[in-house]
Amino acid sequence: MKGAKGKAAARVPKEVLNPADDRRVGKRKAAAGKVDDRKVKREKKAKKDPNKPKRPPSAFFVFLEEFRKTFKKENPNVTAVSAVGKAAGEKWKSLSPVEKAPYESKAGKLKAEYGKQMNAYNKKQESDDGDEVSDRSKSEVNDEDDEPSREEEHKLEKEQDEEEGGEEEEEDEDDD
DNA sequence: CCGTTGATTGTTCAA
DNA sequence: TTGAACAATCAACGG
Repeated sequence: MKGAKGKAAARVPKEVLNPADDRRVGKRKAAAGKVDDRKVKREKKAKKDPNKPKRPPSAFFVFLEEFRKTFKKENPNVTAVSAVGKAAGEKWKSLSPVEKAPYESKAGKLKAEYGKQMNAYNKKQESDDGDEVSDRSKSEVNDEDDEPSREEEHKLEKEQDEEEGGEEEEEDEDDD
């Protein structure tokens, strides 16, 4: 008897979850314990990129954020990140495309903003070289976005209608 | 003491 | 096109 009383397990002291099936993500971390290639953690120094925009949360992550609350609400004992992750993963796949729609929609928006940041980011990288070649960036900066949500899925009737006015992107002018 | 891992999937960048 | 890595989270654990 492994004593491990699932329910009784008040707080998972040590993530005692199954050894994962074959979920080998291929080792997201470059090397456990080795920090070299791409900065294992975003909070290192990495002054390499002064303003590198962090990747926007994917639809799954958006859903995760909400799921975490729910999960923890029903499982206040379980605070393990992996526990929620697994549960979320299963649920996520269980969700219908329609349910994921709102999440994807949001993710799509974040992605759009991220794209703009990248534009500035890329530019800065070259510009940083000292040589400013405007011709380099052929990608036109989406001046006034065209509202990518034009052909959104025919679904999304009224959910997430909220406000679309979130287009206020504060261009970091320059904090000199 | 602080950094890192662990787990999910999706997305994104670079070569 | 593919691969590799990282995005949040939170607590526990290693050196």
